[in-house]
Amino acid sequence: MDPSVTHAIEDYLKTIYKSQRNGPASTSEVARAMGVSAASATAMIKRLAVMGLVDHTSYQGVRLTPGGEKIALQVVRHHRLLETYLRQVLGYPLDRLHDEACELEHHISEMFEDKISALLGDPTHDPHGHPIPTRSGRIVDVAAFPLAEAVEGQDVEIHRIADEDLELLRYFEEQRLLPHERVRVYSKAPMRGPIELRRGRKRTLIGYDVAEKVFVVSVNA
Amino acid sequence: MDPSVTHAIEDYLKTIYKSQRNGPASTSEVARAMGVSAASATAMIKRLAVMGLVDHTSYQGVRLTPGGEKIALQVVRHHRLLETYLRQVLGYPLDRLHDEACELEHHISEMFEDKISALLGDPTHDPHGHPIPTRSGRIVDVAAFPLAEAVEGQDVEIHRIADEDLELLRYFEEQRLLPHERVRVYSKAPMRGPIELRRGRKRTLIGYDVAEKVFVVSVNA
DNA sequence: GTTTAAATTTAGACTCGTCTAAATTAAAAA
DNA sequence: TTTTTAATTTAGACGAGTCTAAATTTAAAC
Repeated sequence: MDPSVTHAIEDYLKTIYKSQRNGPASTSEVARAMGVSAASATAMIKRLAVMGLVDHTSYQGVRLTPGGEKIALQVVRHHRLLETYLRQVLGYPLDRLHDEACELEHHISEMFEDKISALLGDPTHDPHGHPIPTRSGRIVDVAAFPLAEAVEGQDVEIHRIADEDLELLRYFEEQRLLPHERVRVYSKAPMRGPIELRRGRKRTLIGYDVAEKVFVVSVNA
Repeated sequence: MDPSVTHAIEDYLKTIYKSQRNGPASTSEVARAMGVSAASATAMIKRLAVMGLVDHTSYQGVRLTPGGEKIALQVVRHHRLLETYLRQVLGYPLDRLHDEACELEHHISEMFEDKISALLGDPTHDPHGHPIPTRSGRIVDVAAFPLAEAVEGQDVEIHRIADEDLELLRYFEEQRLLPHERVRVYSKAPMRGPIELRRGRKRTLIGYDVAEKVFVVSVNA
């Protein structure tokens, strides 16, 4: 990580990375995610463009260059390794992982990164089920779909969950609705109604809004 | 730690804490330790005084208030806990502890502090032998003296070593001249000449300059 | 094809922490 | 006691990152 790249720049690049899934990220999207005014986002995007970390055409959104993406992926790697570490080694509750990792991700050295990765056995996914980029910036994503879209009778494995909604994370943890859990969609009420899950002999009712934030993959029964 | 207290403020308070051993810290001392110009140090000291974290009389140096000392001790606690953690859990070499801890000390939460402290068994000293302040800011220091001042035939235990001179730290590590080691001062050459140590059956020659940076306590043979 | 609404950018200002150069004060030397 | 030197402070400026308010552009609605 180029040492002249500041905390703020890293945060913007990470935000743009997450916002540019389909086509360029808009200024307002970036501003909202960063919690700053649109004017501030514009100013920073212009600076990033001068540095060659993003491509920006006025009014047309912003896109990472290969150089910008490389930094963004390193930040994401730090973030997800840290979350995994805080969870598995220090026993953090789910709802405290994100904020701590957000702060630390900009301040750990490559030695720290390597040491914790090795200690954890070079994990490929964080505690929310998100993939951890490799040191060289490779990241593999799995096609998962919202639990809300599963059909009655379907057996699914939880693959990943949203990582920023604290209330939701507390609920996930309490319900053990965590990556690797297997559940059967026992019944679905109409009109975004509750969904009944079976895990072994145990049944769980969850709301539709929650089920939209749990991403699952289908498994053979 | 008051969240409105920035990284820079914490660093200045820590520096002033370490500089004000006998009487107030001078502006130039602070500036040198912080690696900034005297003008910058003056400016920051004035800001700290307005915040009530230091007492400052023009041209007369600076002294921490109780509020400022509390923050300084929390930073020192973070630093030394982190060094202990990096060493004992992640297996860092001695010469990489300080820089990593200096960066991380400003960015860990109280939960992180508590978790690593508990994991380490609430250690009282860091790997260099420096005392770790308690959460409430209590710190106990031991009267140790430089190995260079020990007399021939004296049995001593290494209590603490300097923590910022990288070359020296590499030498300490290579020689296993670490806290808790017991050595006998076998002979001293005159005029700041080398000192011969015995550890068990092993003998070690060390220079006077090194011996001035190793602090020891006398032990009954 | 205009008009309107929303998104975006520009203009101008502010704080923080830094700098250099010049002015001031304290303390040591004469 | 005066002079000289060293430490310290002030003055003024700068870059990073932010803000609000006003101007501009895009795109959607009419």
